[in-house]
Amino acid sequence: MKLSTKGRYGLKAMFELALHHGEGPISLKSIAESQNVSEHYLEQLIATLRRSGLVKSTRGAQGGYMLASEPKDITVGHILRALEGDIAPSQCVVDDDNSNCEMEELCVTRTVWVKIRDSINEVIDSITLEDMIKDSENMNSDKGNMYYI
Amino acid sequence: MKLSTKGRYGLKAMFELALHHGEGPISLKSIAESQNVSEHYLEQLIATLRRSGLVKSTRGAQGGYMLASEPKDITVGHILRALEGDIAPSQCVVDDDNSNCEMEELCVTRTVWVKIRDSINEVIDSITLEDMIKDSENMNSDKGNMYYI
DNA sequence: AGAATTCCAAGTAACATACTAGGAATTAAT
DNA sequence: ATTAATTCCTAGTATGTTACTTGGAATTCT
Repeated sequence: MKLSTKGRYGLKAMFELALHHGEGPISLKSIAESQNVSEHYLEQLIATLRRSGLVKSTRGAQGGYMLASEPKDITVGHILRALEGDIAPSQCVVDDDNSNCEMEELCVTRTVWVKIRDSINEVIDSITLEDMIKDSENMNSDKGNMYYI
Repeated sequence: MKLSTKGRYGLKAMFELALHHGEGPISLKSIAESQNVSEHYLEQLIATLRRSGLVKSTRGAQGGYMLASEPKDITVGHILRALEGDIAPSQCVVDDDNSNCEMEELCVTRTVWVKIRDSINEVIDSITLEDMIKDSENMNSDKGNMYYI
């Protein structure tokens, strides 16, 4: 039940872009360095995010990536779905599933998967990048308090 | 973010045992047949459930498996954790994690994983096998209505 | 004694993940 | 114009995990 590195690196990268939103394009290199992950691998993840319309790019020297919309309009759900596909604990509760389990309507375990799926989606659709930025500001000020009080 | 077949087959098997709770031991063969999965593979999953104390076994002819406690006292969470380990979207939010991410206290993405983890656990810890039996009775009676009204 | 079962330990094919490698295309700065 | 910095694209690959299979020993009921 783990997310892959796609979702984990990808959300971190998007948060990084959100932190620098409005400052022009940010290079892949700087994102990869700040996260300490392979540039080439991260490139593939950002390519996916770009194709999903969450990120836009500028090519050439001084180019880079930036969010395609405001941090308040991008949710964790958008990001994770772009990178990992629909988030669900079992294929039989993926929305566009066509693997037709014929017992669907009578399957009790399926109702368990539905409840898990819905609760995950509720969480990830309710958190925006803007929320994450606010959270990080609070975390930092708390940390400050720990040192200075 | 999918569960493996361990969790999926395993919960189904436990539900099967719950349906026949009080009727004495149920053979692996009959469970495997009713689910249409490999007997030998299911055996390994049930062995895990037995070692976790959720199932008890009787060896020899006419032997089989039965729940170690009442359906009302066994939750989906107990079963999934036995088979899949702690349920979490990322290793850094597994309780007994000792892979010490040094940024833990300042990491905003981690707070996202915590929220996902908690919401999943809330769901799976709140559903018992007894709940599932009740649900299945309701489903069947609904189905009945569909045919006969 | 024999049949029905659980218990146990290994092996394995197929697939997915998490990358790496190499280079073409584009653009800013000089 | 050239160069350096960057994105874009395609393909390959090592490693690990999953989902089993195989084979047989041990136990118990009939």
